[in-house]
Amino acid sequence: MPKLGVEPIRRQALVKATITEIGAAGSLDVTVSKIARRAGMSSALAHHYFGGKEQILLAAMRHILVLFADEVRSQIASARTPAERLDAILRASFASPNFTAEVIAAWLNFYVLAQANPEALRLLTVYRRRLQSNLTYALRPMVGAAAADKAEVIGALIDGVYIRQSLRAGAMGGDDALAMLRRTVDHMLPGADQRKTAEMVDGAMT
Amino acid sequence: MPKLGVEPIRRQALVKATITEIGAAGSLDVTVSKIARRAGMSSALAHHYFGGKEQILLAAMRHILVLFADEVRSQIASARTPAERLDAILRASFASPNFTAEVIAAWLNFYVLAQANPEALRLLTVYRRRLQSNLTYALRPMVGAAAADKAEVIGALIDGVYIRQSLRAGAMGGDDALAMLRRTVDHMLPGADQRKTAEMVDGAMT
DNA sequence: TGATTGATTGACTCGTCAATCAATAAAAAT
DNA sequence: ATTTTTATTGATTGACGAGTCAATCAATCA
Repeated sequence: MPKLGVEPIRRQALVKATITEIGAAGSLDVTVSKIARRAGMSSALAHHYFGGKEQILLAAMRHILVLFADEVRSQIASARTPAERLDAILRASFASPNFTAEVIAAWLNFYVLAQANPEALRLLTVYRRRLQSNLTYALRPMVGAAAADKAEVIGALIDGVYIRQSLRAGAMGGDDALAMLRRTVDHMLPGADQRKTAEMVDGAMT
Repeated sequence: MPKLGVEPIRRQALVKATITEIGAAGSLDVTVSKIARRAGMSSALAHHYFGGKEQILLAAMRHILVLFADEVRSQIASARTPAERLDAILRASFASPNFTAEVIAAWLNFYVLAQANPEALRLLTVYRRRLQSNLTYALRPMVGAAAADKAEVIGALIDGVYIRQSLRAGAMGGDDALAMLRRTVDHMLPGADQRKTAEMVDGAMT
């Protein structure tokens, strides 16, 4: 093989090109040829490495999910208190490179893909569970038994802001979205203004 | 056909068949032939009445938006207080015939369509604005200047619950969704400070 | 050096689908 | 009764796209 170890590079290039193409087209109606051309190779080679269009799409999806997971992990790493942990998740959700027109369009279309493709559904379910778990873990010390429920609400809210962002017209930027989320989440916590109340409840719970 | 005035019937049948097909396929990759067959006619006739696939899809979209608008209007009609008006909107959002797997799948795909189709984008924008307006109108007497902001949050939350519902696994029913929304909205209203804390502690104990 | 093997592609197949059209049937209008 | 209008479809066309394959090309290894 000429130039050994080209495979991972090609795969990476194809995955990135796929996300770009989906962003440009706004749908999954993206030809393998276009993806391959954007990645600088022939469509035959794309098939050679991935086996088929479906698997290219799934790889792109996994890539985005990993990207998001990494961002969450990185943001959470420096969080000390539950409140900081919660905010870290919000930051990860609305900071680049996640809250980009391209990536948001991809998310939206992955939801569509999950309608017909079991593996895509599985991936999204895993993402959803992990987000729920992270949120609940951060919320429990603050709101106790209500954590799961509130995590569900925040999760839905994040998804909602994402989908609305996909209609660029009248949508807000990542910073605005983050601010809105923070405000709303704040309202859901005990003693919205003073964090003291939160600590009280926290103490009572644990 | 002989039988004059068949056109509206055919159009209606095609629109309903389109929604069903989108629901079944989970995507917009729905052939005109399949739609037409389900509606009991040839694909050529579908083209004859609508001019093309795109316009069939847009007609289906308009149908769903009108359905939703009618439901909201109908629910709001009997509302006396702002709180009732607010609840009416929530009921309209999560009651059949709006909160159906079929219709939800259609919504999701219309968001995708809006990525590429200006008319679809326009329709969704109109829907969004109307929802925002209705929510704000109901909220203003309750929260004053914060109405617009809170309306935005509730709107996003509704969209988020919808999109999550589209992944049937682990999703909640319409009643649960409605209950969750009510609880959340309740927390966003004034007087929630006292009620909230009480509820919190109460919830922690039960 | 020469065999091996991965990398790479152009050309081709096969299927699908949107859109069109010519033809037919039948009610309505004249 | 004949013409017009509306309804309807089977057949066809033209385009496009996924996937395959046989054939190169070049680095590595024995």
